[in-house]
Amino acid sequence: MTNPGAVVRTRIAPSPTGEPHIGNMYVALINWAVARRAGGQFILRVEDTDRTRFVEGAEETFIQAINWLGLRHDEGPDVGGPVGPYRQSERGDLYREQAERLIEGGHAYRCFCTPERLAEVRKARQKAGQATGYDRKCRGLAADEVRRRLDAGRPHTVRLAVPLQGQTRFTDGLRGPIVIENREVDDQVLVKSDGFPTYHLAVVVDDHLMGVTHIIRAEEWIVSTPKHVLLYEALGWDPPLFYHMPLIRNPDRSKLSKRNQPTNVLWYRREGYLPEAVVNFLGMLGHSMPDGREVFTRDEFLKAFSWDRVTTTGPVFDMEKFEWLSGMWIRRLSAEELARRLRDEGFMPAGLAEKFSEEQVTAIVTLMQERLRKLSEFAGGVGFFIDREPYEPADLLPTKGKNKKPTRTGPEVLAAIETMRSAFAGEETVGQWTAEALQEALRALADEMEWKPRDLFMPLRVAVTCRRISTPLFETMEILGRDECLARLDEAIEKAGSLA
RNA sequence: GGCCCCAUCGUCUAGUGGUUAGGACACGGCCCUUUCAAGGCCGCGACACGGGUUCAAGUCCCGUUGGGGUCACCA
Repeated sequence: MTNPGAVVRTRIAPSPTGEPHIGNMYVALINWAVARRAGGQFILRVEDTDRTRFVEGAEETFIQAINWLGLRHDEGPDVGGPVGPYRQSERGDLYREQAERLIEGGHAYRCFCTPERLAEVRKARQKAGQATGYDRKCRGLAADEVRRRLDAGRPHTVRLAVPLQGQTRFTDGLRGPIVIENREVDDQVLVKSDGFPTYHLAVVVDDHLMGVTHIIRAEEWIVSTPKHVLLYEALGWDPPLFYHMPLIRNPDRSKLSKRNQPTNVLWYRREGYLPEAVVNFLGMLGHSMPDGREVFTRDEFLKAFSWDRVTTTGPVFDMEKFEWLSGMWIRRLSAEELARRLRDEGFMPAGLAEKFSEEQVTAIVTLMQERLRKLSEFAGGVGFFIDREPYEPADLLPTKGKNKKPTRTGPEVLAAIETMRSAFAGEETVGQWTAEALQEALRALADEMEWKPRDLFMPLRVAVTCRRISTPLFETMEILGRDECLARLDEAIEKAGSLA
């Protein structure tokens, strides 16, 4: 793959028309990997030629998104580079120049048809069951007529003069040769009446001028690739290599859309997923590791990436598997690092830092770590550390089986809690307030009382954590401290009094 | 509808002519266990169909079916 001497340049070319799409990140990841593997450059180019769809701030948000994933670009509007500018809106002269060349060479022509006429043509053709393309009315316009209309200031577009016969072929790096009949190709508008180029002109001009060697984009571009190939030929340029990545799908297999699934990659961030998990997940859509590993870092992916291991079938974005992976990544972090991420991403409840030392917070994070699939779940799991929470007296009862039949009566539970309370109060019973000592003492106590440990631990758990599902009991008690635990037991005794 | 792309468990995938078709998520069961998780073990579960080619086809070819994409002065 590495080919010293031959420069490899790839690019991601977002349109600043909305939010950073997860599918774009997927394509960016591959582009990034291909460039990095070859020691080449990964370029960011902003395709902002549609002024009507321009969204303020979208470019910045996109950059924020790829940076979050660690897909650093070497050249782009924010970092500069030798072949700028990197925004298409700032490259108008370059497109105009090439459009002129195309017209002079007979590969393009000016079209004065109005949008209304085009709509009619389309409608009529659709009705007749024909392909809905432009009918090429202006293609044969005499030079003097064109001159006349130009002088009259008639608005016009520039269209590609697609050969009427023959076929255009190109090789897709993933699928092999693709052949399309020229008669299937429309006389695509290259320059809009507002003077801005369309995607098709701009992409070819820019990729050539920027020295892009590998065009890696989504599969939806396959059918328009012949237009681009025709343009390369008409302009006398060598076409680059084309690779069309499969489209990520909704569960119903349609193209991924926010109707079905969040597609804004920053949503995943706000939701508390780790960037490692996102990159890892995208890296296993349509690609597999040689050793079958499913949990891997961005750099491991980079090292292992190979076109040979890329598939062409559109993968479904499986949220379940993604969540599993997210949990795997949370568990891979050190407790300190996890705590840092929770803080940095705004998922650390303020009350925790106020009430506990940094070491204690880290200890709490450790207890939560293997219970988390995303950072946002943290706060909900540790609320009881900060404040006592309401619970029903009946929650104190130990139960068994699926029907949750109580295994002890209310009075029994009340007595048990009282016994535990006095045990905790006396230094001699529980010497050191550590998880280990507590566990030892409680087990001895259970034995003495002839209670099953699990039956005894449930009332204690609820008394201490205010819930039946919680972090490990003894570690939690250690962090909470003796005084707080005693206070909570007092409250439980009060509640248990109401149990029959 | 025309054109183009695609086709292995529900999902992500391994597989490059000879495999009891492997792994992962999810699901079910068991174990571990102070709850919930995490972890371990076991199980369920797929080559869309039909023709070829071949001694041999999930693997190659053709067709059918199915899914997707695309048919803008959007990208």
